[in-house]
Amino acid sequence: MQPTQQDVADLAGVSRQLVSLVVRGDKHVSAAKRRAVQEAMATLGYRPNAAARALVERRTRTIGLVTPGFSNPFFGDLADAIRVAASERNLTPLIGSSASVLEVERSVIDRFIEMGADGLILTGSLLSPEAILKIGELVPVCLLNRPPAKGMVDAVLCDDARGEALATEHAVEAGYKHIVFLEDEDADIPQTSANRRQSGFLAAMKKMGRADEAVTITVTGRVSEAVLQAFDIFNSTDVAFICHNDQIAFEAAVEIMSRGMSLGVDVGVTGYDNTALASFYSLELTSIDQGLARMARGAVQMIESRQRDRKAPGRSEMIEPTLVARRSTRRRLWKK
Amino acid sequence: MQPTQQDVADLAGVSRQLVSLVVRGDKHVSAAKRRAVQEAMATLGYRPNAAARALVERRTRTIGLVTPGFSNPFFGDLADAIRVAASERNLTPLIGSSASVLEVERSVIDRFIEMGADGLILTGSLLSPEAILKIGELVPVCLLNRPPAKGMVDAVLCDDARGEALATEHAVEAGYKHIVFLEDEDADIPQTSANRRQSGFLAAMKKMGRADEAVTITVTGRVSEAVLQAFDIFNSTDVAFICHNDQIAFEAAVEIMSRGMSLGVDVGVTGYDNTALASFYSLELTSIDQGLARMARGAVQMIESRQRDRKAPGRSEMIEPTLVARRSTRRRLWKK
DNA sequence: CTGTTAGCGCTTTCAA
DNA sequence: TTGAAAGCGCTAACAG
Repeated sequence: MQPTQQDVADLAGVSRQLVSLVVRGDKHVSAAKRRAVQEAMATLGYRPNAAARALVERRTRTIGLVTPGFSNPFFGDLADAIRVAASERNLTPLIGSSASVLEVERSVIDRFIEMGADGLILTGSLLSPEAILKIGELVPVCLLNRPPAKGMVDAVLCDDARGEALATEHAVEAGYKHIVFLEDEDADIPQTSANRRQSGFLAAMKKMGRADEAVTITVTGRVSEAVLQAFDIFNSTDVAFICHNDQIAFEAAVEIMSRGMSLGVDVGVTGYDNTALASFYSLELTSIDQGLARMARGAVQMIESRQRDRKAPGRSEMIEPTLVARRSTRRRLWKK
Repeated sequence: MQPTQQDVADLAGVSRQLVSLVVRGDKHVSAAKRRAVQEAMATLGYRPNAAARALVERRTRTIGLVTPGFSNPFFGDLADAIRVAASERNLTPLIGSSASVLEVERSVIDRFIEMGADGLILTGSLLSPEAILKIGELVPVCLLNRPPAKGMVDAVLCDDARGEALATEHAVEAGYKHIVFLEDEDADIPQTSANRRQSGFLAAMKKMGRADEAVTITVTGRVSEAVLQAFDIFNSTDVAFICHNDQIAFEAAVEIMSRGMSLGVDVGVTGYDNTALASFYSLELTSIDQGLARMARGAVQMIESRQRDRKAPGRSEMIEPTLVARRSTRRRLWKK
């Protein structure tokens, strides 16, 4: 049997509620008593019972993070950023993955709600805007990288269009002759970042007076095929690939290197998310950093402020992405 | 205010405990009443309060998974396997990451215990065997891929030595002249799989009569440097790299391809863990599959059986790894 | 099937 | 500072 506050109180020779005060760090406790209680807690190995506390406090100090899974390392990085941001606010993150299956996502969210999560951070969600609004009525919800429908749901966004525009401009300036956008195949899922990133690519091309040269290839099967397709279209390998994310960029880069071409010098590649993949030594992919730490902090704060005012109109916060230039677009410096 | 069982009971015109029976799926409820209750639950949007239930049942039906993080995709795959295995047993996994920091790991474990996790699955733990045994006294613990110290702690292991022996034999049979083991740099952490994998490599080399040719290189900085170092040692590039995990294999493979050599034909590479990295189309790394689904099921079952008998001696279950041969070691078929 | 009674471990309120 | 009392939402054990 785990020791309870009562056990601690008995051992320390104080009242049970005094123990409660000490546990919660109340200031109105004499130093002597506090020490006695702390000693008793230590010798007994006392741990507060979160369920009991949750029951009476009507909050758990947990927030649920729902991701589509961790096969894309971006979400692993995100989970870690959320962990850090949450612990800064003395919260515990509950981490869940939907495996990109709607039904699983629903059940994960249901479980988080039943467990009494104080808020939910949703990313890569498959839910419809209406479904999300409904959840938002039950519990504070903050969307990550997805604009909220009008309602009591908040969002933290990274300016995807801006990010992809940065990548595009960078690639053009680096001097690649042709520029191709490699789009993710699930770009048809509503409200994903794919559309916004593509529009950033298009806008940048237009701005640089090359609107009619803007080519988008949707990756349906192997990335390598899309790469070859691009070389075919231009009848040239002097191409920079603006990729929807690091994973695609990664496969493109490997394909390029495996064909004996030099990454960066012969062919340019940019990724998105600046994950661990991008910084792999042998690759060194130029990528767009979404500022995960800031996004995570923003999301946690959104949840906290909505806890205070459940009826507030939805707010959103926009984070500025930054370009991280690496070897995969470094043509000039490396050109012999 | 969330609706309670009482609210449901009032609406359905039944007793509160009848609602409880319906929620828990008890059989001794007439169909008519059951339907009435379910309707009332639906219209009210009733959700059971997990904290209240946990308080009285003294169990939460959650199990905590503690990983070092998700930068190694293996742990993402593991988390998903645990999610599946847990839900098969009607359990909810709590997923935690220590970011490979001892102090963080401790606090994650503490939180899981306070939250009343029914058991803990530890993997890549930085804790000492003694510390783990102590935790095992508080809550059922199952170690993953780490042999337990003697005590009331269970383990599910994949036979690392056997796995790396499989990879080694495969590479030798494929006909590469020199065989090198690329060891992870944190091989000095006690009880990690690194030692066991290396011993499997050595055993296989010995068995094949090439014990004195067995070379191990520890990756301290860039993998690419280790690769070049190997070429130097042998003054040849006819080498197969037996890598401690897919990430290292991956970097080695990229380095090889970027030097214009053909992966598989010129140089062999094997990984370990059979993660998503290994099956990337442009790479197709031969790797060792640990049988995550079986490991996850085994771990969940270990937890469940220890819940029943907290004092049982520690048990361990060994999973047989399997070789997944792909292009990165396919010399013969591809040789011109 | 229903009602009653009891209590899980904790916070909260109020009076001493 | 402390003690007493109440109650969070639920399950459990029992008698009807």
